[in-house]
Amino acid sequence: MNSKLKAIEEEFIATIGQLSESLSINRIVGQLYALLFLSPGPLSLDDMVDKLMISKGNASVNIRELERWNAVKKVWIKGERKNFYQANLDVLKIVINCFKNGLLQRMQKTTEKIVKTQGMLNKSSSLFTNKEEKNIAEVYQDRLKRIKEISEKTENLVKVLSGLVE
Amino acid sequence: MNSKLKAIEEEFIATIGQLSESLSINRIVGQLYALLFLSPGPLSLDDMVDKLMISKGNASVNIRELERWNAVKKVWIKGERKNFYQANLDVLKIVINCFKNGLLQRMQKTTEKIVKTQGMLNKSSSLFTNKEEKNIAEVYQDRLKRIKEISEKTENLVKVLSGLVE
DNA sequence: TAATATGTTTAGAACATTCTAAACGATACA
DNA sequence: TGTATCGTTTAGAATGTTCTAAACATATTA
Repeated sequence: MNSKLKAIEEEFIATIGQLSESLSINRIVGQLYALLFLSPGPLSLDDMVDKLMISKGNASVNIRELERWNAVKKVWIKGERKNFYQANLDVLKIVINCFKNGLLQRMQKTTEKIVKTQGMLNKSSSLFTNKEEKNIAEVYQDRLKRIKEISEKTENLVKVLSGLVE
Repeated sequence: MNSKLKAIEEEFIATIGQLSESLSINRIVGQLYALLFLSPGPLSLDDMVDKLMISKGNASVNIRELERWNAVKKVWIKGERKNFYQANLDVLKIVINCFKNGLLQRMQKTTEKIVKTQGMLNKSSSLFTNKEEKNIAEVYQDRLKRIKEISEKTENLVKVLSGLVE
């Protein structure tokens, strides 16, 4: 392959690798996607192992992560025993979907816990006899309410955002 | 302090700690913020060290991270030699700001690199003589253009988002 | 059947992050 | 001035993450 083209490929892979690393996404995941995104045709695991100079196990695990994200898909090529992969080019959809799924789960779990904590507080509130305790309980009530509102707002925001690409 | 109230405080701190951990944010950062967010009054480093059972150094480093995010601020209490801290209660503003700053920087850096790579490709394009190479170069041009568009779109989105809380 | 090709799993090595305890520097007070 | 109080920095311990090489399972071909 032409060395200029190879250099461009490497630049691109490095750029996306660094981006994903900086977003706390495994670097190899980003690099595998970049490689397939750029490639004119589908690639096999071995192709990717060679290009990125990583172990087969590493490639295997991380390509399946990308499959789970719907960022790449397997394609079968007649006469080939290997699996080949190609990138889903709709990056925005992939990103928003990952963002949505990840954040939505976390926020729902958080909201649930906050509600439970609010329950604890309400059940206990009759037990707070002295002024100091009543005061603290009131502040807690206020703070938990605020957080719950934000959790719910975020859940909604995520849902709206994800609606943009459906 | 009342044991019920203490239990609620601990629940809340644990919840927010888990949330921040799951978002790749240092757990202590989340817990410190949770502690201050809930507290009716400002707290000193020592207070936080005691509540979270962590080292002073750890608390010191992470509270400064929160200051950098404008998530907490120092307050001076007359007659006290210690620094006291209190939470900025506007969680949404803090979150969106962090999100904006973090993502904006990263996307700008990425866009910059992609543009540079596009430059490399354009400068080389006259050198691609055979059909195969020309074909690959065309695909690369297309792919880089797509990514650049998305980088820029994301930058804009982030700016719009951050406009929501100004 | 044996030999080969392919992808997955796994044990632990390599690396990165987080945390503590102690040293340190600065300030306030006796 | 010396001593106590604070917050910061730092060396390295503890913990987590990522990676490889090898073992393994499965399917394919000879």
